[in-house]
Amino acid sequence: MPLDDRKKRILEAVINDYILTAEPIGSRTIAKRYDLGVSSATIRNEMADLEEMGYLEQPHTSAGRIPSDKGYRFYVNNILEHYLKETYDYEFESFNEVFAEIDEIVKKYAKLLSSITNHTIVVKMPRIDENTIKRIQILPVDSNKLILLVMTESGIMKNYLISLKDNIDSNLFEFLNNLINNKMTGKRKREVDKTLRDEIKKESGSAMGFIDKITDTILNSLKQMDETDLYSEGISNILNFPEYKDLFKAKTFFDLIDNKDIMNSVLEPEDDSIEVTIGSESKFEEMWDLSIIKSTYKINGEIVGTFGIIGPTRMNYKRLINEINMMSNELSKVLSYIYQENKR
Amino acid sequence: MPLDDRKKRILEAVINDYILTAEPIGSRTIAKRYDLGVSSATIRNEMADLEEMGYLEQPHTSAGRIPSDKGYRFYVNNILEHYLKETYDYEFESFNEVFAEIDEIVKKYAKLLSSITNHTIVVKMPRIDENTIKRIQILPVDSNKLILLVMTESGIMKNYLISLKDNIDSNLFEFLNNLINNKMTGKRKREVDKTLRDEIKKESGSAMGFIDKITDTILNSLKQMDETDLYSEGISNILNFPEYKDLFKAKTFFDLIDNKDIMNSVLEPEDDSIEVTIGSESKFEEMWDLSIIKSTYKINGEIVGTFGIIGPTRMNYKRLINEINMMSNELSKVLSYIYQENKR
DNA sequence: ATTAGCACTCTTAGCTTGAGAGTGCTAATC
DNA sequence: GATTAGCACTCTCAAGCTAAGAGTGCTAAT
Repeated sequence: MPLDDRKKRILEAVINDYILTAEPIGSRTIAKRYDLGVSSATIRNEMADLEEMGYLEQPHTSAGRIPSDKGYRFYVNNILEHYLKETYDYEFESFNEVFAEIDEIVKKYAKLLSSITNHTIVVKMPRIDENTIKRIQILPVDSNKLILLVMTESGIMKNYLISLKDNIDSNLFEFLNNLINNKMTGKRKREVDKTLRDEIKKESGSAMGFIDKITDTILNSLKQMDETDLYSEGISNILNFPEYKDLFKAKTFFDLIDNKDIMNSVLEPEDDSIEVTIGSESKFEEMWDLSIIKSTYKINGEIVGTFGIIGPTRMNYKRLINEINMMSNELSKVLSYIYQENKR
Repeated sequence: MPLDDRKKRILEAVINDYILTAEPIGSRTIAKRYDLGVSSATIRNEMADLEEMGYLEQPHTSAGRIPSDKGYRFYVNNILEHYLKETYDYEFESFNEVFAEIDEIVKKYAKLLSSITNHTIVVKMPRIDENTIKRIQILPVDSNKLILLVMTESGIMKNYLISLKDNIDSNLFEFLNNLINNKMTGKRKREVDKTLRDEIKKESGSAMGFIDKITDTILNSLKQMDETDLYSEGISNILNFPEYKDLFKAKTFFDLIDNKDIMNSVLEPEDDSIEVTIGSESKFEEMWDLSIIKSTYKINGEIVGTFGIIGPTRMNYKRLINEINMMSNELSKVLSYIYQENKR
């Protein structure tokens, strides 16, 4: 049975008020605050219907109603769409010409979003994994150490210090540098595997034994770059919500945010749009009284990471969806601008 | 008036018990739990004396006593020294040869220390500022972008992406690279200032206008590296302490940890040893019910950053001092090992 | 100098109670 | 038939009260 218009309006009213007050909402409150043209008794009946249909719940008899996960879902899917028509188009004025590492920029945006929304933000940082290697280079530091610098097409940079057992002379170094540069540039990181190593091995000829070791080391360090990088900002914002005045619940929340496995899975982008997961819709029990709104961010059209706003299911979906939308668009734009080739 | 032996033992007993229970300690409890050979009445009198002398305080009449900041200070200075005789000597077994960025290593140790101690750890990350530049290099990315890579004597590495208004040709690039390399290597970062810029300008000759701009950009990005980098780990551990069951207090604590100015000042190393600041000894009002135990960490003898364990004044100074001591020694050793030149 | 004893103080956990908010049902009304 | 007024009933929660418990400080005895 589809919801008639009055039921929709009542559901919306309950959600709106509950988002604000975190208190169960009674029929009289709605009759007073919203001009629905019917008395509280009618609303009372409608609310009983909505509860029976699963959109509302009652914490205990003779308390008001609160929205259920299903109620929020209906709200997000059916009621919210009217408000989300606006598109944001942001024009960049001017740019400084020095850019921090990409991670710093992403963190800055996470911080901004957290302070605007007063929510906890979780971020999957840009990963090097799926990207094409644009530049790979080794640089000598001293006789037995070198820096491995990798930069991908989308602008992610990583550097690692490699310490060698034996000293390396400058001719050999030059040779090695050219070799890995030729072999690895333009490849995706995951393509840089054993086959490639064998190829390098073959070409290195006389210096083989030594080159062999170094190549292994380099491949190793590339593997290290794999580890997903998670970041969070504004965790303590959870304490602003009265439902987290219980210390134990707060502690559980902190532990959840620190749980790399769950966060990683939760932040995995499923499609290109903004996704909302409400309470028990999550496959993780730990998330059942939380909602997350997540959005990807991109460099030149390629998804490089994910942003999420996480908080109690009672969240201001309307406002937050707008804000994450704006923010991820802007971040993508900034990153793309920086890493765009020959832009002028 | 110096404390006689019995008073010392009673003070120690109060502190020990209070660290464990977070409850005011009464005379009877001490008589029962510690075998001092006197009755509770005697202890009662002694405690009254200790209170008058400022080592103990009473939350309200007819409650037990809790240690004052002065009490803790006395404990740390006079009682603890017996326990701190042990020295740790750690031998490294073997090392993998790829090292993550220095920051990652420091963070790993912070995490470890936090999980061992169940306290919040604040860290001043390695700074490039006071260190000699060992290697500075620009690398072309594409026609209008380059990477600036700086490495200091102690092994701190930073890289920045620089985006140029105009394209740069490879001859000019080579020239510029040699120039900044010659001029900046071996200098301390803060010495790389306007004077140097002028020098570079003078030598650049015909290409001057262009080089000028790039040099400015480079100096700018060096300035960016200045910003102190603070890091914290295990913030939520504060919720383990009953004195932070009050949500408002917890929130204040979180804000304090996020306050870069205060944390930066608090973590400024004053001397080479382990420092303990107890409650109101701090110049920051925000720290008055907190204590911090801090220790520096070094690379090849040079201080590069600071570690701090922060928590309620009721902390297990004895255990924590030992643990931060061990940890910072080990970290210094690891870092020095990695960045030691020609170690084999 | 130490200790037993005791009156006194202060806090806190547990209990009771009444106000307030809200429901669901019934009967009257539009 | 849908809406509404009215009312009995339910449940929560804050306020006030009380008694138990922990601890002190003082006095007088050892």
